[in-house]
Amino acid sequence: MANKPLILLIEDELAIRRFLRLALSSDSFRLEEAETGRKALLMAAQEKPDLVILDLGLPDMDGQDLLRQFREWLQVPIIVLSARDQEKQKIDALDGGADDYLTKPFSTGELLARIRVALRNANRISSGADSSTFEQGDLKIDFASRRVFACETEVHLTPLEYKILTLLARQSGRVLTHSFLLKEIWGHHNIQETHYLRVHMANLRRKIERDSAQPKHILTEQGIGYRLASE
Amino acid sequence: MANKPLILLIEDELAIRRFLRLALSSDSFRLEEAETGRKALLMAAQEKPDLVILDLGLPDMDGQDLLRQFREWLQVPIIVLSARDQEKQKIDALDGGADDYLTKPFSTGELLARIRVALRNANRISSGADSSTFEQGDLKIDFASRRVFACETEVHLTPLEYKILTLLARQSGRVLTHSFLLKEIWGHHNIQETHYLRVHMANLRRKIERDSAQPKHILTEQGIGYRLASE
DNA sequence: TTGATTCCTAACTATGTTTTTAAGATGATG
DNA sequence: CATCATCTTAAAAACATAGTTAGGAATCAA
Repeated sequence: MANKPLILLIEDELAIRRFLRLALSSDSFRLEEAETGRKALLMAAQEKPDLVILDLGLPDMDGQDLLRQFREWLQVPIIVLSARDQEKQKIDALDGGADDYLTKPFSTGELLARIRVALRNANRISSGADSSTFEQGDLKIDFASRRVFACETEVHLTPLEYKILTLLARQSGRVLTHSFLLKEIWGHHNIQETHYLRVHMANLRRKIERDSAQPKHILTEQGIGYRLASE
Repeated sequence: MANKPLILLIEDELAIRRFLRLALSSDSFRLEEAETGRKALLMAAQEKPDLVILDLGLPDMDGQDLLRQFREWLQVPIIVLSARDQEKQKIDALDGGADDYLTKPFSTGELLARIRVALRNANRISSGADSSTFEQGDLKIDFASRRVFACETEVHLTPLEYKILTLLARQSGRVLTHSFLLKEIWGHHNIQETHYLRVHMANLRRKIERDSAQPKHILTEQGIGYRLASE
């Protein structure tokens, strides 16, 4: 957030884009616009906005899907706009990672106030940390494109392996317990199956460690869980 | 946030209190209620809620005033309820420190979803900030990564050793009796096996003391127990 | 249907941890 | 200063946890 926060507006209707352009690109914000979900994903990865305003009713993609895709790697606040005032949709969006939900028509004043709230929260959370990529020694994760590099080359991870690795990376340094990992990845039914972890950790290490017998990234805490090296 | 988050509901109308009591005090939340602003301020200070729901239209105090008073010292999210859908009031509340604003009538589902969003944000904030460590002379414990440093290097502790050390560290300076330590670590069956302690204390000292014959950290109180030096 | 991919299963090996045992050191007490 | 209880240390035995590997079921796209 160099100076003015950058807002990414994702909205297909020209009229509303015009309206919001007037309201937002004052002297307090910079504004980028995308008319489609596909373009929005690209722009979010490139421009690293400080906040996203997302209209749920895009023509090319399902809004909930798009929201979910964003939330796999994007940490910044997302304010959802929607023409429909349906309770279920609201709840799904909020639980799917949206920070706020506004039903059209809304006043610019309210939208601006809610943007200020979202940015206020975001500032408290991460002062400056760019979390769309993780880098540690020869290991690099690009969350936006879901790609992982290690030992000077790109490595291919299965969906499960990627999920495990990103869980560890998002809290790198911290020890994640067996039960936490099992619950997050396999659900609470499988909270006992620690051997799932063992085999997948072994596979992950084979892919991202120089010497999987002496792991430098994925460290095990006997009897407790695993931790991704940081620093 | 011990287990279930504690919500403080500030609302004068009995009907709405009843309604929200039903909606909120399910198995996910604990609920405290206050009918007046004065009582609310007292309760918030005493009970340390994880989230506040504040009706702006209280009889004894101006809502905006109350909100401002809360925000002078209260960090937790505040969700504002109001009967009126006035833009100015909304903006004032949001800029005054409220995290969300709901106009009556609203659905319980939406309220619950917005509570989840607020708690989610609050959790991200507090979990990022807690990088709690213990430090005493050349001994350092990082609780998040479960790492221990002594004599200028990282030392590897077994789960048992780590548990013993953190028990001592969390109450450093205080003497922990044999029976207390045995009960905490091995359970009350083994409350007699003081030699367990001796063996593991010896191992711990070998790892974290410069000279285990003259321990500077783990001090023994003959016939009583052990104590971790402080200051 | 085939082939590729991913994930689970299970048996096996390797490594680490805890308990047991026992001998030597220290400190308190009369 | 002799004795007893308490503590330290070391090392082996018993136990628990983690890593490796490969085969086969399930899924999915060509």
